[in-house]
Amino acid sequence: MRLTHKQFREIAWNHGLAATHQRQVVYEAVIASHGHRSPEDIYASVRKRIPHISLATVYNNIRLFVDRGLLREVTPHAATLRVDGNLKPHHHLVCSRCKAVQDVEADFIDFKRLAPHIPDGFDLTRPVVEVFGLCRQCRTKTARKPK
Amino acid sequence: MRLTHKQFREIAWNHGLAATHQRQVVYEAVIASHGHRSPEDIYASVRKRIPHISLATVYNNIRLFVDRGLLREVTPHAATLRVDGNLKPHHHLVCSRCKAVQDVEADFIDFKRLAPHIPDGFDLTRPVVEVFGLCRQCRTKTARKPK
DNA sequence: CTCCTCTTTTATAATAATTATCAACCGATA
DNA sequence: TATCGGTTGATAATTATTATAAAAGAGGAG
Repeated sequence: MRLTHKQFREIAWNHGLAATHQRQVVYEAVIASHGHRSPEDIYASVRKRIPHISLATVYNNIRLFVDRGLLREVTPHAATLRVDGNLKPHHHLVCSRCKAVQDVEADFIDFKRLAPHIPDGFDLTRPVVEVFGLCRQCRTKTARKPK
Repeated sequence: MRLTHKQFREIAWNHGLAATHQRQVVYEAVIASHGHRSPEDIYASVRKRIPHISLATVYNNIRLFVDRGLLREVTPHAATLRVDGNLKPHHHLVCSRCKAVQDVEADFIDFKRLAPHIPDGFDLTRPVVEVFGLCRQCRTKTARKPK
């Protein structure tokens, strides 16, 4: 997706960001990617238009976009591996900020409403669901990003 | 949680693994941790009983446990950052194997049944849910771990 | 337009998490 | 006991990401 410089400046300024060329190209690449892509993918795509751009610039801008709310992060868990010894079917309640995980044993998925939206061939035989929100500590604290 | 050597050998052999001492201690540490802990945490805990154990051994065994189904991974997304330009409320359908993410716009959460299980203070005002399963490609392929 | 100030970009170094390597070791079996 | 294949431990390598600092660019005042 391409934007005019004017359009992008509007978006950027609304979020308190200067409208640089690199920033616009990174933003367009993320939007055009239909989300769910990694910084490396974005980098590859942006390089087609700005061959000498630095990977750090892509990271910086993605980070800024997320912080300012232009984008949402799709990596809800802690960056490091977490492992679960509970093999009984259960779901997880995850704090979007501090990434703490709690088990939820309730059965709260309405499959009648979900099923029509599952693409053909996608196997949901034992679905595991993660519900995100803010835990009490994180909701009350203003703290930015507790480890 | 502690197991007798006999108990652990039973578990390990059922999954085609030799029942070594290190392996048992790592396994016990993971189970005792009530899941959701990182390899570093497990490492710290295991070192109390085997001070000279190598971090690689902890990683190796956790990996083995996950591969053989003794444990489940709680880091369902790709290890790297993913970003979403779609800010409209929506949920995600994630392939547990290849980590591909698709949007789902359906409203399939039964809050009546979920609510009683949400701990006090947890903020669900704008819940985001991720539903896991196997996409068509991964279901048909036997391939182990497509990047 | 020009200068000034503040932000951004770039290149690169640093860090963190994880995986790979490989020699030494252990335990089950012959 | 000798053998063999899987396991361990020390360490190097890899991957993803962040920090740093100098050079370049953006936006506003004159």
